[in-house]
Amino acid sequence: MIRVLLADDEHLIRGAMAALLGLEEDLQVVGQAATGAEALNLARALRPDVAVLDLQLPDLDGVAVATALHAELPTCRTMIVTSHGLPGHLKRALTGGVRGFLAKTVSADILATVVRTVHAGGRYVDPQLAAEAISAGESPLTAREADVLALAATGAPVEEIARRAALSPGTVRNYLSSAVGKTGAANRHEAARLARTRGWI
Amino acid sequence: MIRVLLADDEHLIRGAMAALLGLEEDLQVVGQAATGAEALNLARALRPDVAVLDLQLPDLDGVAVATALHAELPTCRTMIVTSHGLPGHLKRALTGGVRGFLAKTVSADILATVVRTVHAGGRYVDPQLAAEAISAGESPLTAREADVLALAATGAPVEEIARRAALSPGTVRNYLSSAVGKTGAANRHEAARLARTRGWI
DNA sequence: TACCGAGCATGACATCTGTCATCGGGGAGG
DNA sequence: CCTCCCCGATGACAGATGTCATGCTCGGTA
Repeated sequence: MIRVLLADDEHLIRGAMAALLGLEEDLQVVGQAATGAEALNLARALRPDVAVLDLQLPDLDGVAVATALHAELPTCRTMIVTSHGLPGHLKRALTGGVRGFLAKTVSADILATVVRTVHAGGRYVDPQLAAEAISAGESPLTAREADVLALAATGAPVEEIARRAALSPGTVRNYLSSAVGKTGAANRHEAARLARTRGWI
Repeated sequence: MIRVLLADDEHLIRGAMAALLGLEEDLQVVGQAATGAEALNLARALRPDVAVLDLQLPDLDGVAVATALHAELPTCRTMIVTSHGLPGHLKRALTGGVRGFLAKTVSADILATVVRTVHAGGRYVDPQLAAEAISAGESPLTAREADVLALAATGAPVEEIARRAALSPGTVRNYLSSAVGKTGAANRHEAARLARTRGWI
């Protein structure tokens, strides 16, 4: 019997997934969490075999929870289920030790299968998400460029970005200019949008 | 027996919701659709009592489907289930004749209850979403301001917005300036962000 | 009828942004 | 050691953007 912990902030979805997984004979949902912190606490108490984590949780995101889990409970495998498959998340997840990554568009059959695969020590990545991640490629942005572009994503003026990044306004503009060039965008706002969809920030 | 049609692009969620609703004795899920068009076709063929629609579908969005359904099948009640509760969607939905509106954070119990309420001719709006909608208030933007701001949301330069809106660049800038003032933002990008979260565009 | 607000436009002006050249310091690698 | 690249900064310049005043037309309304 594979003991599963579920984390998803949407009650409806979480309950429904639990119901579906519970129908499988070899799977047992031992706990459900609505937040990242709750998931960590439950995992410590219940020591599940597999943690199925939603990518977007109110506090910590799924990848952060997975990373923490690997440090504390090496025997617990982790997998991510997500609505919005952004390439960057996939990469972060894999480097964080996540063994399964799929979109919520898959069927319950596949979910159950992947839980078993992951529990057995295998890996599974949604083929479509994998393809998107590969096509998006490596981030061409340097660390600071990414920082500054992330701050620019809210639409803040240069001066505020400079304050928040503890840089001079001129330097911020240089970084933004460089980032705009690398992303092929027409201005920083479009650059921020593109970088976000590609998971670069 | 209440006959229910489900529409959600996420296979996992849709199947799970169907499983949960199917457990209720007085509810029967007669059809499942992954797109708006598919939902309309199924509805025409199956004539369900209640259509439970996800807000975000690949082609038409949930509100558009609901509006079309009311025109074609007046006996079919509609309700919207959504992940991201933006106030503007709620208003659009209600004016479109939708009778139930809730977030996916609710429990399956509530979902089933609301299906029954809606089927009986009642209405139900998630209290939290309703509160947000009320606090966001009426849009202060004129129609053209909203148009232009929506085009600006992608980060396009003024000249392109002007072309796409068939306006002179100067006029675009006037509308944007007015919109920036009304939203209390520092520039049009922030204004677009704010307006989007408030459902004004 | 007279007035008002929305839509659309132009022109002028002050800022903000994007780009480029240039500089210095520091760490990695040939 | 020299070179390359990233970080951080400055100054200058062109072009984009935000703001304001002003003018016109057209519906609706007092």
